[in-house]
Amino acid sequence: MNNRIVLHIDMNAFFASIEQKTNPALRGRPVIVCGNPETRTVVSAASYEAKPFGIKAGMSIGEARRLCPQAIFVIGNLAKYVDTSRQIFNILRRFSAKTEIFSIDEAFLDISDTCSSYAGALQTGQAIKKAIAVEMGLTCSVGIGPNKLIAKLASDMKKPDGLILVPPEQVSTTLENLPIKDLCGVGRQMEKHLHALGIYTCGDLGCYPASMLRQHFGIVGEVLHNMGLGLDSAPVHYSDDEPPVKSMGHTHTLARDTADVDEIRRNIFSLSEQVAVRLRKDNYCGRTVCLILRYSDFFTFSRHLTVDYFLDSGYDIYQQAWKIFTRLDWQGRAVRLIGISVSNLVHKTRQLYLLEEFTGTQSVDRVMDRINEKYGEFRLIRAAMMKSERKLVQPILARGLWAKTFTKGGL
DNA sequence: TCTGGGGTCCTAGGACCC
DNA sequence: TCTGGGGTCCTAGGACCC
Repeated sequence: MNNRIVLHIDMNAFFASIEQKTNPALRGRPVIVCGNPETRTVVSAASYEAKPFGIKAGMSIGEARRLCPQAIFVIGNLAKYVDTSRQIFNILRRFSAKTEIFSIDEAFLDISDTCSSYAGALQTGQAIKKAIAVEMGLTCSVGIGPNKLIAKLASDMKKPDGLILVPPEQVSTTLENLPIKDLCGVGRQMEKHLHALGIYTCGDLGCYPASMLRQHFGIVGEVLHNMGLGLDSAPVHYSDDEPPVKSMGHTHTLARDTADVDEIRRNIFSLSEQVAVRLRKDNYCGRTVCLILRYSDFFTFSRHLTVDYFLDSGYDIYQQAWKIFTRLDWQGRAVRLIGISVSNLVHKTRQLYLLEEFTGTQSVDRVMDRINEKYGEFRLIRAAMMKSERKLVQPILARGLWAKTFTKGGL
């Protein structure tokens, strides 16, 4: 672990930059990427022309519009961003096989094997920036350091289009006056707790006795102490040892809060179907179903239910989720958000497939998957997802199968 | 700030078994 | 059994990340 050289690549205003690249009319103008403004949505990304107005990710659309009335709002296209992201990661892998995909627009590279000096690392950083600019027409910030913690802090120091090196001998001076909230892992709550102890900067954190931090925060205290000293032994996890998926889920904020039990039920069903489609597409099934609810006063909670068999059918997931809902002391409160997730996942091997005995609902699911793959997502849906059964059925496509799902699904 | 959606990890308590 | 302790699983919820 000694003498490592780690790079952190962080794309600049990723979603907004992609939109500006593909649509020249947006260049040089304040662009805000968000969800469908007709739903209750927030800012996903802001271009560098919009940031000076105070636009930040997570901000409500109303607030963003108030701060920057001239902004251009663009509905995000996740598929396009994922595709661009893949191309960028392919470029990065040319520079090091030890590339860890950290998020859609961030990656770590361990170049210790191929690069013996920090001067060489700077050249590599420069070459990466050039390749991404020439091949993708996008800019990024690159941070270089002796570990992931320092590399990530370094990439944050100059945006956009930065290249910052923090060699080991400069770590302590760099951290000295850096606010603790800049550390990855220190959020609002932790910041509050640390402030209460008189810890404001990473320098303060490093000086604070480790035993006291352990006393206050348990195992986390140990990690915090190391962070304060700029120490981080976490390896760069490259593709060969990518961690397995632990859960898959969807949440949805309703257009309007509702206390209509049938509307809630339909949404639970619809979300269950969406999760199931993804599970089957990636060959996963799971044993634990989680229902998440947020009431209109923002009180949010979740309830889990584990069964002793594996689920990947929307109807089966829905049944468990509905069981959870009916057991709640709901009292007719208005619901703002509904979520369904499935955990305790296993990846289906071929063997498991052969052993699996398909139930009626499972075989119907597979036929539905094939039709939806061919004609578009959710062209064919179960009757239970609909408001008024018959009139919304997709014509022709659904004929016959709808009747089948209706009877087999028992709905 | 009328506040999205996708995740992960950690903790703590209770049930259950040996 | 008026019982101790360890291990594992399940559940709920908090905090954090992008």
